[in-house]
Amino acid sequence: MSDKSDKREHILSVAEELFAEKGFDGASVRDIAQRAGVNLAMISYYFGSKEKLLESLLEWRAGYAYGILDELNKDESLSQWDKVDRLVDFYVDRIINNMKFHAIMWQESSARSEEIKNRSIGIKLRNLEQITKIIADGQQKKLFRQVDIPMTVGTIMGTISYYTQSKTYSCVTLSLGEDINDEQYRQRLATRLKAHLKRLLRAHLDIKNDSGPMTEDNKGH
Amino acid sequence: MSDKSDKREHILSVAEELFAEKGFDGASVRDIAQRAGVNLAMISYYFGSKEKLLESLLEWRAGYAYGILDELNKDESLSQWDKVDRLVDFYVDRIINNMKFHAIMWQESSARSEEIKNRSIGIKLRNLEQITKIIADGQQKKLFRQVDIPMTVGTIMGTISYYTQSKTYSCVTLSLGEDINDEQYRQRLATRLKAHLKRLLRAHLDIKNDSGPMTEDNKGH
DNA sequence: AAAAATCAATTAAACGTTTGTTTAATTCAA
DNA sequence: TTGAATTAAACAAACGTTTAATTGATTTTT
Repeated sequence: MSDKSDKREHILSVAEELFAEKGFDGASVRDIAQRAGVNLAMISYYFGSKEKLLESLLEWRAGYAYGILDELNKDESLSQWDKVDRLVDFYVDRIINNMKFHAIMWQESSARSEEIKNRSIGIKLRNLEQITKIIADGQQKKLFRQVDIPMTVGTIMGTISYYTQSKTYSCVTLSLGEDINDEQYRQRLATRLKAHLKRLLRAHLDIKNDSGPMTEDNKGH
Repeated sequence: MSDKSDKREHILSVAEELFAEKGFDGASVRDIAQRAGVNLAMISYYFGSKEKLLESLLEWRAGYAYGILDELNKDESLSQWDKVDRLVDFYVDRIINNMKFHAIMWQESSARSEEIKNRSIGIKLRNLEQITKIIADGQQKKLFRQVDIPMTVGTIMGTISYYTQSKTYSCVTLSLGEDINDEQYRQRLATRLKAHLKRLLRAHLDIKNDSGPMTEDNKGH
């Protein structure tokens, strides 16, 4: 914390923590200032207002995913299945390593301020766009079924989000000790999410699993 | 609104609306009292405090699902696939028709109060229990694959939640008009979610889709 | 049956905190 | 000496909650 922008970023990361812990309204500017070790007035000084602080936070965190997925999309050396697997790896790691930010994104997409609402929806739409490319590619190559792509994206993001909302719930249902080390928790959750999603998507997307001729077991459904 | 408990329930339903719209901290007791058309002090009088109001709300809304799923589980006339389909229908309808409540449940499972946290996690765990029974049954009957059940439950709930968090995002991605009638919106979203989830779960659960002999198309993954 | 007593329901007003923001003074480096 | 960075203090507004007074219906007493 030697630079001016370092201080700004430090405030942002503290705000991220507190917004995720207590929500936007639950975390006070005084909370943030105190935990960041800066004077109360510095937040208005740097960001203008509490709401603009949240806007800055979204902007600060949002930019960093686009490039990676773009490269993945263009990579000719990977099969379509590899791309799906990497996509899963990427999003699971990304969301699990930024749980707090995604908790904010999640709850603030239904926020009161139109500005913030649009910003967080915009981020979601960019994600959708990237994943759509990968799946649509696989469909064109007749490897993937004609699945509902936006819904499939919702399944990927929703599954991950569901398990990153509450550590307590995750630990109970996944039979992890409730007082597990945070690093171990993250790693085990990531492993399990990745395995599940890859298996799920393989079954869901594989054109081989398209509703073929009826057999005794799935007849009539 | 002739009875005392009618008034209590009226306050609860207004609180549900406002908590879902603005979050727990964002919705003030004065907001709730005004929209409910009662005196400010009546909320402390009926519920004790704002926090206990939320507890009452969770209790009020939580109880009503258990019986239905219990019956579904015991119904011998339905095939295992039928049960999964009905399960999807049930949860999609339930969550879509109680979007506001589920928005609260979602964001308050990471709440500050331990009491509220435990209560909303308890509700989630009861859901998990019921769905587990159905899937585990199908596994025993060798109809379903040995999928990760808690993760599969997360996929079901997460997918639905993802699309009920933001009407704006849903309307954009699902190509519905952004100023669509609320009733139509709900119905179309429900239809699409049900179709997607049933197709997804069929592929995911069907033992026929278990990783069989390798073929040219999925070799090496 | 009329009057009195009782108690829950309801109200307006006020309570003390905490909120986000601003001010005006001060520090500190250029 | 200039101007940005930082501070403590104060601001009005909004917050959840409590109080004390009043209403209104039900029950008890006469």
